[in-house]
Amino acid sequence: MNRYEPEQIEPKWQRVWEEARAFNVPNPEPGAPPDDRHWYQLEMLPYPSGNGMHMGHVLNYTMGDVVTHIRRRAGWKVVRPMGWDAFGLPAENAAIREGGHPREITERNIATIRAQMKRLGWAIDWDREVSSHDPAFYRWTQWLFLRFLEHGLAYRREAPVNWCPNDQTVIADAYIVDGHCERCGALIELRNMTQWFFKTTAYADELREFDLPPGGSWPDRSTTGQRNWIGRSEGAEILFRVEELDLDLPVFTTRPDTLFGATFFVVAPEHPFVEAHASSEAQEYAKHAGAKRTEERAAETEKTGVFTGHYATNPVDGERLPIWVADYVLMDYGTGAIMAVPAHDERDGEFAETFDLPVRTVIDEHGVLVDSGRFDGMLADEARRAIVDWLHELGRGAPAISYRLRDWSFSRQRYWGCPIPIVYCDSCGIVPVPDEDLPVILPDVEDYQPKGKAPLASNEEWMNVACPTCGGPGRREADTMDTFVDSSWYFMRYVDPHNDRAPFDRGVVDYWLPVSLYIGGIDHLNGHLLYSRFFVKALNDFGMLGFREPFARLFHQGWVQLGGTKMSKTKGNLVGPEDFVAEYGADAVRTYILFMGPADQDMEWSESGIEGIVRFLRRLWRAVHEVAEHAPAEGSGTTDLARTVHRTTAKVTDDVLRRFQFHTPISAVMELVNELTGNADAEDARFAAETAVSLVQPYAPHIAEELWTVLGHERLWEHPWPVADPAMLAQETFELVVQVNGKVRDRFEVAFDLTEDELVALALASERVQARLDGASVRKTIVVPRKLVNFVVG
RNA sequence: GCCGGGGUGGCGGAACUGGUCAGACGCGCCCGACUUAAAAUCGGGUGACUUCGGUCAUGCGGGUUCGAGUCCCGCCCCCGGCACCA
Repeated sequence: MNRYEPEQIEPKWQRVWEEARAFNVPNPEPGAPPDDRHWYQLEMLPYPSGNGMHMGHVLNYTMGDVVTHIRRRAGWKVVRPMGWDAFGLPAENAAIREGGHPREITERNIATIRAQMKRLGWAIDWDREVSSHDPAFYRWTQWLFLRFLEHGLAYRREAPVNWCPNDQTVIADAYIVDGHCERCGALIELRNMTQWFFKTTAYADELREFDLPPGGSWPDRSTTGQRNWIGRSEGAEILFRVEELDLDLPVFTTRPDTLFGATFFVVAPEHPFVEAHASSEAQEYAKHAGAKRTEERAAETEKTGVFTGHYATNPVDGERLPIWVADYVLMDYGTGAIMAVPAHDERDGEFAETFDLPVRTVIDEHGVLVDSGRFDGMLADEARRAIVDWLHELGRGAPAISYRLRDWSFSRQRYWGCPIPIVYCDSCGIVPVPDEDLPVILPDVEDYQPKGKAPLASNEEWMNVACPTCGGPGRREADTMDTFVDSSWYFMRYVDPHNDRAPFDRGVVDYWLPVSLYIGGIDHLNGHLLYSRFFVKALNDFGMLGFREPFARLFHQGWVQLGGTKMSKTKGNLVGPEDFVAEYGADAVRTYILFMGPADQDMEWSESGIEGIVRFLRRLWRAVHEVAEHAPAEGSGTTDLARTVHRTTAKVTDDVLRRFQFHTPISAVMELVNELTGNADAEDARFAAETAVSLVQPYAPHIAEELWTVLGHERLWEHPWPVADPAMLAQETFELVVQVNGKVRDRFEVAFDLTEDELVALALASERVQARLDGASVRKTIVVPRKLVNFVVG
């Protein structure tokens, strides 16, 4: 018997699979009969970092690989593509730092990672590889943008946006962590800038619903996480009149039942009312306060504010309320103005205390309205509706819903991204580049260094272009798109990657999508995952596809940590697979990363544990060789060993496919191999060895393929996935547990089909039980069929 | 504060619908075999206490039940998300 040497067998089998095109799955022929047994296995596409992959990637893609293998072999048609989220800041920053073109750096990184992936032996259909920086891809990113523009779901406006002073660009709300840039850690500033937005708020309500296909499911933390982020509040918009200025100020409130308790009125520092009408003192305050970030404002212990010099009239009782400007009111939520009810709102209460403003209670401890005119005595819940109805009749209010979610600003003042296909013309305004002129190719520039405006603006030759409408002089849009635009639709390009007439064919996407199982980090919950859902809903409304959710099932892998923190470049604790693959082999690394613990929980990377997996693989190697030499070719299939085989088969299949639990199957196969070890000549040893190899194949495909040939077979990768025989899962005997007062006093094997009376008789016959009963009377006897007998005495 | 997820040996963890003295599988550790020796490999042991009969053990305190890691109530702690959102 030769030794287990992964470095010998792994490259060999990788070549075999490639030559056999083992994992290339073509799309169905047009007009092919429908089939239900197809599966779209997807993991979040990698960013081609200069550091290559780390163990988090290995976990992510190995999980997808295990599902892919099992589904394939269980007779499903499985598509499992791969590609590159190739645009983005790190490559551009590397180009600035080290010289070279971001494209060269990116493509070099892609080559490195692709080689790492191939070395790990993942079952990927490389024919479908796409990269977001390829003009053949971003042509369609631009094309899709133009569709959003046509439908009014992409627009340009001036708004306060998150500005990263270090990266010199705007970043999205979802990628700010504690007020800092997720990528570089710099403190985010608010800036008023003219930016491109996607109108994600148009789908706020729909995004809160999860319109998943039958069998689909998202983890609770994901659906509730997105719902919290979207933040829907039901209430009313109510108009307060400023008589002396002859204008109305709308407020949004969730508590119209407290309207009679309003004692003052507050506008946000950025509110247009301040600049237009407030006292100079109030304007001074607003200028100062408005520059502060939300986090700074929230951290203030004392409320601050200034009276504007004007009064607003409460529409329910005509009371004149002083209008203050204060920074605890936010311009970008609701209407940027509030009616202040200090008795029933904590913040208003603090403000009233600080500035000695009146407090009026209008709801008593029983939830009943008091001091509220004709609404006195009404329950708050009823009053909410009644007051809004009344105001509606007066034309001073209406039911309204407010969201926390804001539109997605997606223009970036950087070079390495998808150009926005827009031309500005003095006479025609904002002019879309015609479809037939796409792609707008990203040109070269001399200097990528951001200087507060987009580097593309420095390429005069590119910037100056004839207006597509009037032919007059025009200037191109110099901002590029957020990379999350690319990743909002890449999973649809994967299934039709070479289409040069459209981003994808509707029949093809409708066949494969929604994605059957999407695996990726929860850090993208309110970014990528939300944007992708927005894209799919919009594209469905455009008539481009026939579904409304991109991902039927979602799974978030835990973080692979080192030293107690998530692996990341900024932490400097990245561990890649290469050294371990070289030392232990890809199979051991793959199996170990899944064996470490529940895949959805964080795990601490440690090298010591991998030894256990290597020992297991060696034990399997040896056992299989011994079986191949000694075991009878045919077994009866009825031995205890055979039963273990069936039980293990059932467990592995159920754990992975139903429970998404990837570590316990390995334990189960270890137990099987342990039982086989030293019993190579047992009756069903060959059956056990073959099944063990077969079950281990999704985890450790190279050694499995090799051992499969040792057992005299070929092409395990397409060999049907084992199916447990239900008859063999049922047992002929079981271990009867006999308890006295709930404590186990004896246990012994009995036949499976005994009646309850027979079980009780056997239990009573036990000496150990008799010793415990010892004369005491049995008050109650509980029999659980096929499990236990419990005597209650006393 | 609100929402979500957790708390089990020295460590990672198992126990899927309340039912096999809870602790599978692996790591680590201990003992043994092989070896001149070590590594590797193989075999055995490994929750705590114990008067060796047992007793106590799944964050803490109660409860339901013949029986609770699992269900209910009340706490404590940890992790993640949201948060001056009206």
